[in-house]
Amino acid sequence: MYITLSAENRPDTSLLAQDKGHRTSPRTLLKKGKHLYREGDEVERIYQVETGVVRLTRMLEDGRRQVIAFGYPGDIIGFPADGCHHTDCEALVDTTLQAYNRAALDHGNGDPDLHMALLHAALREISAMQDHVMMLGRKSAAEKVASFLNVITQRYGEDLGVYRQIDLPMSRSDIADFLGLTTETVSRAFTALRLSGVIALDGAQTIIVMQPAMLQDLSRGSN
Amino acid sequence: MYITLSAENRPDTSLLAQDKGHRTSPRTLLKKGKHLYREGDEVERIYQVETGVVRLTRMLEDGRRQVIAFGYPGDIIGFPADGCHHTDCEALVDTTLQAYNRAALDHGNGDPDLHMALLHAALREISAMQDHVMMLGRKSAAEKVASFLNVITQRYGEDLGVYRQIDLPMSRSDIADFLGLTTETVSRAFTALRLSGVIALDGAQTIIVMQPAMLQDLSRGSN
DNA sequence: CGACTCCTTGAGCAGCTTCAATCGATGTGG
DNA sequence: CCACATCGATTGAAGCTGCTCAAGGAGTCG
Repeated sequence: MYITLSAENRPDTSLLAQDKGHRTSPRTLLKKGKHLYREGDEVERIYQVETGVVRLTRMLEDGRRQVIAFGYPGDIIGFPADGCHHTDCEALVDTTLQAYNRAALDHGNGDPDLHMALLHAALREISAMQDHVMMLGRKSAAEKVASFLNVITQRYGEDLGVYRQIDLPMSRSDIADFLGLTTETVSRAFTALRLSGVIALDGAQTIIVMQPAMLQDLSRGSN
Repeated sequence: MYITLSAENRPDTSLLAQDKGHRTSPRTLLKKGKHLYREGDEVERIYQVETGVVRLTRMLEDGRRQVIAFGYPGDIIGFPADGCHHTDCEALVDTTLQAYNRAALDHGNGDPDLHMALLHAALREISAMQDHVMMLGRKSAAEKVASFLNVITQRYGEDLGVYRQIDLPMSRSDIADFLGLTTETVSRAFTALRLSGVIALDGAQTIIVMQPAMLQDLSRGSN
């Protein structure tokens, strides 16, 4: 799950099949800016994002922050490690989530389909995090920003004739903390992409990708 | 699985419980320097490392390399993404692995215990990769090297009286590609740790950690 | 309309990389 | 057994990318 995956289509319907009592509540609403859970909390439920976007972050003692992932509709969030959450989860916009009982992880709750869906969601997340690691470790600032925009565009962009349009629910600072950069560097990369005609900005949040192929080239380091 | 996890004890016996025919072969031997699979290969089996160490790497078109993880005994490797491997896997030393049928992922092969063990292994890997992401995105070169040595020491080090000793089966270049640095920077960080008395070197591969607590402090950025 | 927050832009600096040379360990052939 | 070749690790010097610090601009909400 999550942003960093190389472009591929996502089964965008509810992954966890017809439930048989695993839902602990029919639906959770999380207002913009509210936390779903925090680092260290015991995991009681896992969630699938239905609408909206959440941000998973982790902090170092001295305040340095890393955005681990953004959770878009269809993504499963809240996988435990040693029974605890290792990230904070906050809604970037009003978000609805489907809650599932944590017990579904430990024993399929008697439902093999659910268990398998969770395992496959975990495998997708591993793959996404591998992309993230590759990007953080070995790409330049410009490539990181291009990669980020490229994935968002391919996965969540809307067709706009020859162009594509995306809406970014996260701040420059969120993007910077996702990419291991500073807000200034992210901003400069946006400006450079705008000046070279690859993207156009309509406000800070709305982006029109004028040259999707070029964006993809840049994300791969083809200078 | 994998290196980056914050220190915690690992259930170090064979995770996949008494098998019931899932093994496709009783054991696989992989000689040092040999590949178990390559990026793009179809996933036919998944493996648990029994002895030895493997290295999972990914490459960009222009040759830049990122080490995604090191696989130590007990770790599960070969999780598929879209049915394919997204990393190369190479043995750093002679390694033995237990192979399991890939079908165990898709349907538990009728064995709920196996399925659950795989899911939990996947969750552990997600947690480890979150640590890796945090490190790559937000730690300095010195902190990265200290973090790496700290984890290896805590997880795989041998007690040596008050000190601890570790053997590094990977080259400086492997470490650099794991940490998103160059070999020169890694080497300089090793030298700095040696000059400050935190570690001592016996050849390039064997390290004696003289001040484990200090190493841990450095890994957290407490300068 | 004003205050706040976020984004952008600029200038200088620091950390890491790059390029290059030396050192050291390992292995091989004479 | 020793000379030599080779590969990885270390060290040095210079350069560049991205960070820090600072100021100004733009959008938003009361």
